[in-house]
Amino acid sequence: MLRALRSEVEPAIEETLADLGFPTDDLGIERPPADVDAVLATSVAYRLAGEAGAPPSAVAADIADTLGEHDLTYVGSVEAEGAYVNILPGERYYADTLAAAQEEGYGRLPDRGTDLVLEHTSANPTGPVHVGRARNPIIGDALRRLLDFAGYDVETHYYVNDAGRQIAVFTWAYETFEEDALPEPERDSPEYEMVRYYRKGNEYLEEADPEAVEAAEAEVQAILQGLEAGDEGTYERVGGVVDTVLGGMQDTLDRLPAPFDEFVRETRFMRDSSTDDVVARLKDTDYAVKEEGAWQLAFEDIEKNLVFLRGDGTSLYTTRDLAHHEWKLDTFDEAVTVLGEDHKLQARQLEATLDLLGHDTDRLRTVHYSWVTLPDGGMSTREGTGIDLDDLLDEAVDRARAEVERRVGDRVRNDQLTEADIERIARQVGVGAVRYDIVAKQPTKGITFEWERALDFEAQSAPYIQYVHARACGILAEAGEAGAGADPDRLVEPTERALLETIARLPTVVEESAAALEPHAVATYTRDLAEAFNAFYRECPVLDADPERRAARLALVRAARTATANALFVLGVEAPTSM
RNA sequence: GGGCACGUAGCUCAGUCCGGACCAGAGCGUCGGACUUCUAAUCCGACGGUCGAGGGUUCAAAUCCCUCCGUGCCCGCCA
Repeated sequence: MLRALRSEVEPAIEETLADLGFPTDDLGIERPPADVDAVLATSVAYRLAGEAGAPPSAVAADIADTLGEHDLTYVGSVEAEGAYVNILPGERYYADTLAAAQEEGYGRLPDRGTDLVLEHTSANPTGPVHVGRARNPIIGDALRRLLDFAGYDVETHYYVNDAGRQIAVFTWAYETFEEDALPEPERDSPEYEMVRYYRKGNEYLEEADPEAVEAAEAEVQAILQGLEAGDEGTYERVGGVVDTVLGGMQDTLDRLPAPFDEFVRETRFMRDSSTDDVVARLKDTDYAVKEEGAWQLAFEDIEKNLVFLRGDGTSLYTTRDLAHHEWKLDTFDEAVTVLGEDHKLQARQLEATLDLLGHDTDRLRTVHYSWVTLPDGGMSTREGTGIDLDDLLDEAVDRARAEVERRVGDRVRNDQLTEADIERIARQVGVGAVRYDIVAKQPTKGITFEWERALDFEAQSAPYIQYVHARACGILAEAGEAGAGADPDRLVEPTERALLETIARLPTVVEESAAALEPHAVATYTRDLAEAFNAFYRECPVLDADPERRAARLALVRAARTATANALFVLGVEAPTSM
């Protein structure tokens, strides 16, 4: 409802400023601090004071007077406070918020008619998903939900690296080494079984005697050449390894969950000759140079050249990625990619090159995140260092289960949790806590992984928000979900008003977070919402209130439940009906 | 060496893009308090900060600009 209020207030302020003879290029609209009763404000008077030749407070008073004469649906009053003009909501604002938020899809924005492709994770299919990479699917999946909620038609892609040297090494190793020479797999799952060959192969290439390494390298090269030449047999050999590992990785990602609409293979752009096509066009550009036999682009404002064709005439990962992105831009209206911070330079070069090829690169946006590291260093699939995402999720669920069981004994609420309930809650809380911990932070900040911190179930974590949802569900279950015909005018307590005002912000939060590609802002919002609900919960009994109030408060609880559920949905955190 | 990020209470963070009610907010931890009352995974209170340092712009700077310091990432005819 804040969106509706804002969209009627903005033109009114603009008109007001014009009437008073002021410029209207900056309306100075902002959200007032918590201790101010307004839901919207403008500080424009500061900037106009000089022009008006009057103190800011006098200008603010003028603006408030003129603005107050407008007939605005959702505005109760306009008040000048110092240099600020504060917009206070009217009864209609609360009433419409209460009604809107009880609808199932509250917070969802209208369809924009924009096809957007979201690429995330895209980890090389070499082994188990580890925590160092886990930020990618968690941020990625939150973006999928957020953009979908904000009205985009989102298609999610995992770009599969099935053409690189690592995969060639993997295929060679898988075909070369016997299983009995390998350690026991850490888990009974394909990617854990397969990664042993990958590690063994890399170890061999580093430690075997030079002649043996040379022979092995020749086999690896043969695989790479086979792919480049479009040899079907080679595709099949490599594809078998890739599919097996990817299948296992997908099972892990499903636990988050992080679903994909399509797994786009890199070899696709070699086979359909679009990579050759890109190369041909790049050679024709003014920035193309041939140095030491290799074709490259020499950018004006990027230090490093981009090699797009090797001296031996074969393409590089980057070249194929260019073909990949041309396809994205041809097929979709917008493209968003979630990448690690190590890809920043490449992302810049990619964009510059696409720009060079005549594409509108404003349609392409990238979200970069910093690594999750261990206290004593990074994580690596090849070296087998790091925490597997499966282990983290298992541990999280185990700890959550222990917590649920500990609470069953001194449970105040008179309900019976079955074994299935306990398992459900443990999974929702455990996985939710991991997701929330990661999605609530700005992606650009580095995270050092520590078990205790990642699995803290106290306030400012997923369970804190989930608990609010469970409480709301509990009240509604007790009340039998009745309460139609609620009179919003009965909601006059400060905590009731504050809760409604917070609920009213959800669509704005969705809109702004989606525009900025910042799901963490939704997480910040969920905390405000949970705090507002808890304050209301403390001050306002629902079930024992007199009939009129009870009906109104039940409606408010229902609205809060929907807002909480939907905000959690956007984050990809499940909303338990009981805890 | 160059480029790009990040630096806010003891710890983990929000606020920084778009300067304004910020003499800066949470949570954890510490200390104290609230379950015969709709779920105490909750709530209330106390303690805790020269917003990395310095300079500049501005009526106004955590927020913009510059310099420096610290940390991370990148600088391959790898992916």
